[in-house]
Amino acid sequence: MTLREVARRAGVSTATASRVLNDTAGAKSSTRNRVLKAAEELKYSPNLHARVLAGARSRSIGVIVSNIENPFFLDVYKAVEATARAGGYDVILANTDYSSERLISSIRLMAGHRLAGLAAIVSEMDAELIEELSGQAVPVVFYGIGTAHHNVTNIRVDYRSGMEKLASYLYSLGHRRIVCVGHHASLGPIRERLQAVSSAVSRYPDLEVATVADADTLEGGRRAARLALDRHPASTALVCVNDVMAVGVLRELRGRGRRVPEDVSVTGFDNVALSQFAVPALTTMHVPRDEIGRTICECLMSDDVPPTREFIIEPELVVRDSTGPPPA
Amino acid sequence: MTLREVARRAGVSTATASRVLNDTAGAKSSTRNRVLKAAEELKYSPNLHARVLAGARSRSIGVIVSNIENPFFLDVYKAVEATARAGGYDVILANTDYSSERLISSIRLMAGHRLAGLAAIVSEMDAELIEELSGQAVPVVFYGIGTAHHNVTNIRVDYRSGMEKLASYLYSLGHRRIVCVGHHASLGPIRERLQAVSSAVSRYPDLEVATVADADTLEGGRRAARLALDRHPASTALVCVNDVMAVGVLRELRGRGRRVPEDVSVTGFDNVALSQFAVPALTTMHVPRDEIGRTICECLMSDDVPPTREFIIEPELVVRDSTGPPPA
DNA sequence: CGGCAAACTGTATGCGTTTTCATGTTGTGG
DNA sequence: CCACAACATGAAAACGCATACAGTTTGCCG
Repeated sequence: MTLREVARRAGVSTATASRVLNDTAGAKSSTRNRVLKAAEELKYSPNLHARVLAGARSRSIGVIVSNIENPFFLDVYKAVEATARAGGYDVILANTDYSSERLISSIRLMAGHRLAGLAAIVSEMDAELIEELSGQAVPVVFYGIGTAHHNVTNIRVDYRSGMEKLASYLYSLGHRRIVCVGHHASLGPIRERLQAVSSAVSRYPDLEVATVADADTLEGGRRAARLALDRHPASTALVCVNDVMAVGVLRELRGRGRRVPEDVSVTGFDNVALSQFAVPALTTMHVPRDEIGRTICECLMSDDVPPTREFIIEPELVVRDSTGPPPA
Repeated sequence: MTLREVARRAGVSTATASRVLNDTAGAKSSTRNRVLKAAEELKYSPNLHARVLAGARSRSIGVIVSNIENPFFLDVYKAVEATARAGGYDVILANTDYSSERLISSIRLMAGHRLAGLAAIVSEMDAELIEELSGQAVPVVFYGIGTAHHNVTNIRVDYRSGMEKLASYLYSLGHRRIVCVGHHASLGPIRERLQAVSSAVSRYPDLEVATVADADTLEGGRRAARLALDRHPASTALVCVNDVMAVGVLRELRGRGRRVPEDVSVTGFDNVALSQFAVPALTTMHVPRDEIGRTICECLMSDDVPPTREFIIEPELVVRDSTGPPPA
């Protein structure tokens, strides 16, 4: 099962066998076939560790996400994985569950793997860690946080703009009291999302905005809705930080007999598949997760030293059935 | 960034440094501290590849799943990952999307990684591949397929029994025409699930069962419901192979104005979190995904050569709001 | 204080590849 | 038919680490 055995069986040296198996130029087609045949017969699979150690460029890319359970992260991951596989790479996933402890251990893990590239699609990264990663030799791409450097690409969705669109849409429907439903990851893009709402508010002086937060899950959304309803009973719209929480919110509202959108409007964010299957179907902001995943992967797979790059993605409003004018 | 540099900085040999960093017995606490300090200062992270190559036992376990998008697989994966991390292992994930081509390349990939263990939680594995994996030196655990050997553990949910429970529950409610909603993975446990229904039927001669299938997604469930409604308009219950498809089915029924459960009953399988958030909440069979994931991981992490083992899990009926008596 | 065991530390080897460099080997134009 | 290129192949040196084995120090008992 080692290269040596394949080489011996084919009657060549390991050098030649290696060249054949790696499609390196220079190998007579007769020997080539012999080697290929031997490898096949022996069910040879190269030892990745030896390969990397011997100086071959690693063909693994690492992906760290905050919460793989949330379809947003999952969709991005899937797109990364698909793109990677198409390019002959494989991907190593780490999930932090919004815990900075797990984030650190994930980064250590990734470092140990000597990856070709690393994608950090997390919200809880602190400045020090970003700095540390930026100093690495491997290409890094951050989603939503950090800034572009040499070797680090930055992709971000313009949440501010998205939230402003949402706010002005709701305002135009007549809503004046809205509550934002967030989750506990108070750093990074999430806070930005909430701040964006506040800033949108400044344009509309008569708009009142409150905030509640819970876990980034269906159940968390449900609990957050309870809070919102108890603390801000007069509000007419619940703006959720993502679709998953919005579906949880919907569930709680239904349980309490509040009709959506007649009594209260609800919005999500991300336009995850689930949002179309919610009852009622969610009004949300579309974020192109496929494109994000593909872009991430392409940045990490490019052979040449990547230039300092930055991508900004504009989310788009998708109106469905969960929003309407506030009750008279 | 190599062990050598750490050793040099600490004024010891690489052997000593290695021993300290691996908690191997024998190291004076003064030198130990020096090494630890040096490693810290240099932000040293051991090269996993070199480590494995040098003969250390690999601390990675591989997980192959059919469709990571389905929360069933996701939950199992999460449980595996959590257990692995707790034990100092990391996990490498591969997703096949029910494609046997991708399955094969995933297995090759895993082989290259020289893992500590491999979990195959897939339905599309053919006998030849099972055989090949069984022959490997690494411990393997199959979920739902294959049979226990030396070095291979088997975990399966008793779908037959689960489906029988479901069938008799629906029968007792008065349903006589049901249609099973499956997906395209016709091999392995899925087919078993459908067959189980047929076998359950034999007990009730007046029960009619039809079958439709589409993709294992929300949208697939929706399309399958369209098929079911068109082809079998007289049926009073839709038994879905899992919760995700059931939610898709629910959506289509609602779109067509068919009330659940007054006009038609719907059941899922797995008792995924989403099932409680569906409208109406899904009647389903609970499958303990946490326990499955934990068990898988423990089998793979045990140091001693694992005995031939087999686990069979009994799913349990969870009645919610999506089932009721058929219309009169 | 001598000697021996126990505790500690260093040297050197090998893990399975890739890759550089040197050594054949074949082909081609003069 | 010779010489010289272009090509094909092999030998051997890394890569970074763990570990067997040898060597060194320390502590303890007589």
